[in-house]
This record gives sequence, C-alpha cells and structure tokens, in this order.
Amino acid sequence: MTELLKSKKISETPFRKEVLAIFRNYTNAIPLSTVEKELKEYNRITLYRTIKIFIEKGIIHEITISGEESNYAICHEECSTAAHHHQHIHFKCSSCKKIFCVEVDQFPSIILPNYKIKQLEIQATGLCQKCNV
Amino acid sequence: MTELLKSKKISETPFRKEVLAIFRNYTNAIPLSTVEKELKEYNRITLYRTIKIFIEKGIIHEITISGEESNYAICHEECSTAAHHHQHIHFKCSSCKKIFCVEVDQFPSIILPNYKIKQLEIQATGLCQKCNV
DNA sequence: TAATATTTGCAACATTGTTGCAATAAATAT
DNA sequence: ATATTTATTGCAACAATGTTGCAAATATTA
Ligand SMILES: [Mn+2]
Ligand SMILES: [Mn+2]
Ligand SMILES: [Zn+2]
Ligand SMILES: [Zn+2]
Repeated sequence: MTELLKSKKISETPFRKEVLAIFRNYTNAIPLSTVEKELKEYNRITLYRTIKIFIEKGIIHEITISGEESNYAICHEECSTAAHHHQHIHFKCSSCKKIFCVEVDQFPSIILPNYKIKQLEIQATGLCQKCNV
Repeated sequence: MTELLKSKKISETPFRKEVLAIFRNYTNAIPLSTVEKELKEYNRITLYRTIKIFIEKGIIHEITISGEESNYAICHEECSTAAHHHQHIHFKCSSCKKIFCVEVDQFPSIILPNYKIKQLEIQATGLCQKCNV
C-alpha cells in the first residue's frame, strides 16, 4: 500500500511512510498540528518539506478556510502533479469542526455573463451526520 | 462617504479613512501587500489591527485561496458584525491574477444525503472579461 | 556492493502576526 | 469651548510559521 510513494516517483523513506499513514487513518482533513501530535518524533523542517512534496505530487491537497489553520487531506481522485482538480466539496461541520471531502453526484455549474469559468471550488458549512442527530 | 466608520461604530481616524479609501478605489480584492504599497507611510501593527476590526465590523471580508496571500475586499452586501454571509462568488482570473467578488443571480444549492448544509462558499477560476478577448 | 541521487537535520534567517503598555487622539459630556 | 472619558496608535518585545544553504545520512540505481 506504500506503493503510492513509488508510483508518484518520490523516495520511500520511513518518515514519509509515517506521515502518509497518518493521513490514511483519518476520514477527515487534518491540520499540521494534528500530524505533529500523531508523530512521536519529528523534524519541523522535514515535515514542511514532506507536506510540500505530497501536495506537489498529488498525494494530498490543501484546504484553506478563512482565519483558520490550513487542513490537508488525501487525494482520493487521481491528481496530477500539475494541479488538483477535485470534483468534490469541502464540508466543515460547525459543531465538531471537522472538515470532510464529500463527493457530490451533481457538481453544480455556474454561468456568468462576463467571466469564463474553468473550475469551481466549493466549501460548505453545516452539520455532519454525527452532529446532526 | 466616510459615514461608514461611524455607522459601524468605530472611531473615524485618519488612518482608517485612508485604508478604507484604498479598498474603495479597487474593483477587485487586494492583498495586504497592495494596501501597504498604496500607503505612503504606515505602522505595520496598526494596519493589522485596522484590517482585523474592518473584518469584525463587516466592512471588508477576507478571501483565502490555497497557497496564496489572503485578499480583502469591501463588503457590498450588508454584513453583520457576527458573520459574513455573502451570496456572491469569488472569481480568480488565471491570467491577470485579480480576484473579483461577482454577484450571481442564481446562487447554486447542493443537497448531500448525510450532511446538513447551511451555507456555501464558492470560488471560481477562469478568465475575466478583460483577459477573455 | 559501489556509485549516484535524494533526503534529512542543523543553523541561521525571513516573514507574518500578536501582546502589554504608555502616549496620543477621538468621542462624549459638561 | 473645554474637560472628561474612551478608544486608538506606536513602540518594544515576543511568538508562530515558513524558508534556505549545506554537510551528513539514507535511498535508489547500476
Ligand atoms: Mn478535498
Ligand atoms: Mn467577496
Ligand atoms: Zn460534526
Ligand atoms: Zn483577468
């Protein structure tokens, strides 16, 4: 299962495997601080570089929400090295604060008179299943 | 026209008027670095605090795009002190790199089986009118 | 197993944002 | 208009976040 690193053509080091495993253990997106908590021991700089290369290689993607720490999640769709083009939305639960990547069968489209839209990115806020009892 | 500061119940100081005027002179969203360039002379800390209070009071709103400097734009809709609820999308032109707040007559809605969506935030990428010749 | 390419960790630095506090300026009440 | 009250500004000092060059260590390839 750590074939992923090889398939993305980056060296398979213990540290990278460890970080990848952390992302895989979560069903939601997580910030750097969570990755840090999960790692027993780590070098701050190496972690930054690991996150960076994971994003570049299409292993994880970044989710930014105003005024909050960036979150990161595994790319389930096949992401190119060049760009992340996800047809899913980012859902933030206002109760448990977790951020989920959610597939949606009918991704909306917008037409604007004076703009040529190539891509949409959608963030939703609300309640996740667990919190919406 | 500087009534805005009074109406938002914050003191009307020369510096705040100056910063507000800068935002009003742009039709697109701008990052802090642009505000800084426009100001002849300024105190870094005061500027941070000004941006912060402008956001809190619903005068401007923040637009965050992955891996980029935050951008800020005047709130044209009436924003409460509590939260910014904009029914417009944020459009980033991949050519001129400008970010625009764009009204859309039919704001899309999404229904997800396991989530209760309260609010959507939409970012679009593509070409603006000027760049789409 | 040796040669080569890549990653890691250190030191040092850059950038970005925050806080306490006294001086200053703005708003309000006389 | 002037005094009183309240809020803002700027300084110093700090905290958090992210970056770079480079030598040692490790992974990949031959
Ligand atoms: Mn996602
Ligand atoms: Mn906007
Ligand atoms: Zn939840
Ligand atoms: Zn453009």
